[in-house]
Amino acid sequence: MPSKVSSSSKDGNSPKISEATVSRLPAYYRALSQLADAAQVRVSSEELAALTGVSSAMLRKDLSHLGSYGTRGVGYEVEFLRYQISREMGLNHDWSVVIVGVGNLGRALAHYGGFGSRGFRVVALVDADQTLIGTKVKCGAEGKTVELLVHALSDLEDVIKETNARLGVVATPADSAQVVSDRLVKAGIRSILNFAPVHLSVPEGVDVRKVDLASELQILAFHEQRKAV
Amino acid sequence: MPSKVSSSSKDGNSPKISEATVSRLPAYYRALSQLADAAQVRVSSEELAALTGVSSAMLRKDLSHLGSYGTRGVGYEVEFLRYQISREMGLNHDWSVVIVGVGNLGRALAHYGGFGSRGFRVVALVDADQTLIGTKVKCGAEGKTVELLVHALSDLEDVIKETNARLGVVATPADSAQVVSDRLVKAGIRSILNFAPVHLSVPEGVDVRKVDLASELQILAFHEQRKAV
DNA sequence: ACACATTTGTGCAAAAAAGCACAAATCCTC
DNA sequence: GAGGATTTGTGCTTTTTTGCACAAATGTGT
Ligand SMILES: NC(=O)c1ccc[n+]([C@@H]2O[C@H](COP(=O)([O-])OP(=O)(O)OC[C@H]3O[C@@H](n4cnc5c(N)ncnc54)[C@H](O)[C@@H]3O)[C@@H](O)[C@H]2O)c1
Ligand SMILES: NC(=O)c1ccc[n+]([C@@H]2O[C@H](COP(=O)([O-])OP(=O)(O)OC[C@H]3O[C@@H](n4cnc5c(N)ncnc54)[C@H](O)[C@@H]3O)[C@@H](O)[C@H]2O)c1
Repeated sequence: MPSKVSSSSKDGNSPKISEATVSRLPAYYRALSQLADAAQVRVSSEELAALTGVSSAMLRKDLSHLGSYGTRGVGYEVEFLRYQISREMGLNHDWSVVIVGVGNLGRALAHYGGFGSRGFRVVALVDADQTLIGTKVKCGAEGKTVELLVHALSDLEDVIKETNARLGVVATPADSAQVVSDRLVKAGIRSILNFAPVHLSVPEGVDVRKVDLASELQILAFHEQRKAV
Repeated sequence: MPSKVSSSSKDGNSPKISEATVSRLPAYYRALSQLADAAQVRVSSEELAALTGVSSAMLRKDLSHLGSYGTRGVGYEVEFLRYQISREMGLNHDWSVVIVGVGNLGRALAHYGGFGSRGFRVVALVDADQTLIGTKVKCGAEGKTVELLVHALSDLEDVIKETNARLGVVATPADSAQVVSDRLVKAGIRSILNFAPVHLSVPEGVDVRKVDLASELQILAFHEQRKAV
């Protein structure tokens, strides 16, 4: 698991879905979207499991936590199941994302076209570099390109307020990540995706997921080393 | 866990370190490097745990699987522990990485300077786009910049053989990811980092770690939705 | 040399996750 | 409409991971 959620609890009227299950729902959702695009109407747990790389038993148990949306002897309706997952995950409406740090990675994320189709919209870019502030960056792939202005770090709070961003992405160097995170939190952001290779301390109630690409390579290297004859 | 290892087993003369532990070692390694840079000599499990966001008990248990490298009543020697982890993870020598797909993301990865300091060297770039093949791309950050030629997909096997690459990065569109993966495996690559949002099927003995950024956002969105009053 | 404060390493318990196996529900065929 | 073939949903078991608590080992001060 190249990433982790810290904190966040909130007891629920909702029946509580395990973290392991939640982490797999996006893969199911994506496979279902793919099947829907291919105009497939029904899918079995076996087939969907193969597409997502999990066991069919685990898939069924995961889905059973959302509700009983399959039909025994038949399988699941692709569109219906996809809708149920998207509703459960809050993907039926768009999420606004602010990216802090418009370097190699921040720019790649902004350019990326795949977020829009998955319910995310990059609404603001923020950087500390004077030479970047005020410049425009193309956001989104062909079809839906938008040009976004790079805002000054000092405007962070205003930008978040104006755009109503709910998700924050930290793509600054490691040194600045904690400071940026603190300001995001102070501005009301409670969900942060962090690419900087440092642990972010955040108050109770704020979720951080960390994506550490070098760690991923290191984990691969560890296993690779053990494969040597 | 935004990522998973599939397959790979290999019983070991080595004492077997749990997957959960392995996934945390890179964070310990990084924190130790940071402490070493700050010229700190010793560190307690409590302090290192705080830096990496785990409990001190878990940290100690993780480290105990590598050996008994601490001193009771004192703590751990920063440099010594760092060396032990790097040795265990195979970071005492460099790993050669081939990146397939030199688009937004592939280019960002190539430009990134942080891999070199963590034991990875991007040695080859491969793409299918005729307009990209033959062009040069700057690799690594200031100080250690190298220009790499973008090779044709048809040369993949040769490039891997010549550069002795052991790790493969898939940064192509989802459509092509499985095909690319198959060719990497056929060319001898047994460790793949996949950015395309699809599950890759690989033979026994090949490890795949998947980094799915949209999934990460979706998981955040799921929790964010539940926070609403 | 001895009491005392500190901090590791680890046995054991608890919790979470994964896997198994099968009854229950549905569809299809005759 | 009865019987057989599927395929889901789930109780139960096994494995993995996390957390707790404390004995063992070290350093310190007197
Ligand atoms: N590029 C990659 O492939 C890659 C891979 C792994 C990890 N990372 C991590 O992702 C982060 C970004 O990487 P990158 O390659 O885009 O770096 P980069 O240096 O290209 O970009 C960083 C950007 O952040 C801006 N910045 C610096 N301090 C800031 C602050 N306080 N507030 C706002 N913006 C600030 C800089 O002006 C710059 O534009 C780094 O932490 C890096 O370690 C990147
Ligand atoms: N850019 C992001 O921030 C981002 C975020 C999430 C996921 N991803 C995923 O990462 C992958 C790459 O994203 P991107 O934004 O860099 O896409 P991109 O379209 O910018 O780049 C893809 C590159 O792959 C090349 N390519 C296509 N088919 C190929 C083949 N068969 N062999 C070799 N090269 C081939 C293309 O020529 C292109 O250069 C995609 O699967 C995307 O879904 C990217």
